[in-house]
Amino acid sequence: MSTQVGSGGGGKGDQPAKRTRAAGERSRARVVEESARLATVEGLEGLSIGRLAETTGIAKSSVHALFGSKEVLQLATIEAARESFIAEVVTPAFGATRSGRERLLALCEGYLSYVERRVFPGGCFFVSASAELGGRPGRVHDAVARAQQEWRDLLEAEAKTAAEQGELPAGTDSTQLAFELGVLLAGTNIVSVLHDDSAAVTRARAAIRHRVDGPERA
Amino acid sequence: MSTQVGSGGGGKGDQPAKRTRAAGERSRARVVEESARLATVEGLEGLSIGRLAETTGIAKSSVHALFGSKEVLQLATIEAARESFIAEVVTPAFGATRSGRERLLALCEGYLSYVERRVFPGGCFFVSASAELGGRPGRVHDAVARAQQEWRDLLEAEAKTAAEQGELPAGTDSTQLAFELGVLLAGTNIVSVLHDDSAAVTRARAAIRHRVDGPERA
DNA sequence: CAGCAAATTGTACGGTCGTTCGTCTAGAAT
DNA sequence: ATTCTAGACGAACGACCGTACAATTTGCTG
Repeated sequence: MSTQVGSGGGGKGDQPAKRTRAAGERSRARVVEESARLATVEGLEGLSIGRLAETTGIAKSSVHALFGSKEVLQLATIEAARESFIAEVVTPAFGATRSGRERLLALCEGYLSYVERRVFPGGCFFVSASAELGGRPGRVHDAVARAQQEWRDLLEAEAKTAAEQGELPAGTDSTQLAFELGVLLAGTNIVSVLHDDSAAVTRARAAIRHRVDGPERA
Repeated sequence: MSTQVGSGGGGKGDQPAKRTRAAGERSRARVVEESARLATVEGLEGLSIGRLAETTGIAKSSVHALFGSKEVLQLATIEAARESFIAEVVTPAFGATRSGRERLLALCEGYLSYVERRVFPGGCFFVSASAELGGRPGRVHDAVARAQQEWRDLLEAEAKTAAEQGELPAGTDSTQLAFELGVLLAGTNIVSVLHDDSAAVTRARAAIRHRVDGPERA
């Protein structure tokens, strides 16, 4: 019955995927990684277990069995995208820069770079997911909303620190500033991807500078 | 064979849909209207001819026949949404306000009101469509990109007029201003829908005022 | 070594998708 | 009155979807 199972199990991957006890975890990671990439193009709802099985070389029934349901796969995909976002955007900004204005700018620049480098082929994962699931109830929507709220809270915390340290123009409302930066970045992602236009990112950089540092700086 | 054709054709709608020569046009309009509403929740790709047939009371095969293919239906849906956008946002701003700064503000306020009133259940049709199709090639992508470019060009034209009339703070780059307003509005739509949060719209209004009129106005 | 549990697989089921086809109806054209 | 044409229909298609299930392989454990 088995057509080519005896030849080596997993097959062509870098790891032979020996049938160790933790093999499941590795397969899950492989599927979820590909899933996050696909979701920014096809959408979280447009994800297909069958297509995921093809591109990862894992049987369709296995992909399903690894997660139990499509919804769980979607939730796992969101978690993977969240970790990727933290690694690509948040951690670099926290590593080399002081808190306050400098870190706030580093977060924004990290985001724009993350969009520019197309870490995900369809741009920011969470902007795609937010637009897709914004109007629908359910656990998947809630997970996306939670991750997005986390991101905006992070921007707000740094803006508040910057304000307290007197690094922002007098009278700056840090909550309002964080809101504006958040929607500016999200909107820029949309325009940048839709028109495949890097000028949008450049314009966003100018807007951020101007908004954070004020009209001076002659 | 015919179960209930003789009773009146269309059936329960407000119009009996008499089999006049323009009946097809009316059916198309009915489908396309429902389609635009559905697309902001299910997505343009998630649209289903079968579901559209159910909610409009038209046979599935008829819905398909009216357009010829799903892609043509999607393009017709985009055109219908564009007309709705013009009627809800653009025309009011052009009717009662002078060109320049006042009209620019009226366009922004019209957009925010259009989002707030949930003219489409999933928020701005074109933000949803842009995020969904941003990373994909094809005629549907191009139609969305064209409509969005039209909208941004409109903002830019009014910003330029306002600048020429000296209604903006000295040294304002009208192209940059139009970009910032466009992405701010799009980002606000996403946040507003995702968290069902009307405070986002309020914050957007404050941001627009501040960005257009400058820091004065004590 | 024997036995258990996790990992993986093939097969199959019911459902929905977009699309095709043949047919019927009824206004428009001749 | 006859022909033409567009609208609307039900039925059926192949494809793909998510899911269910039994079977098999394989590493770990007693």
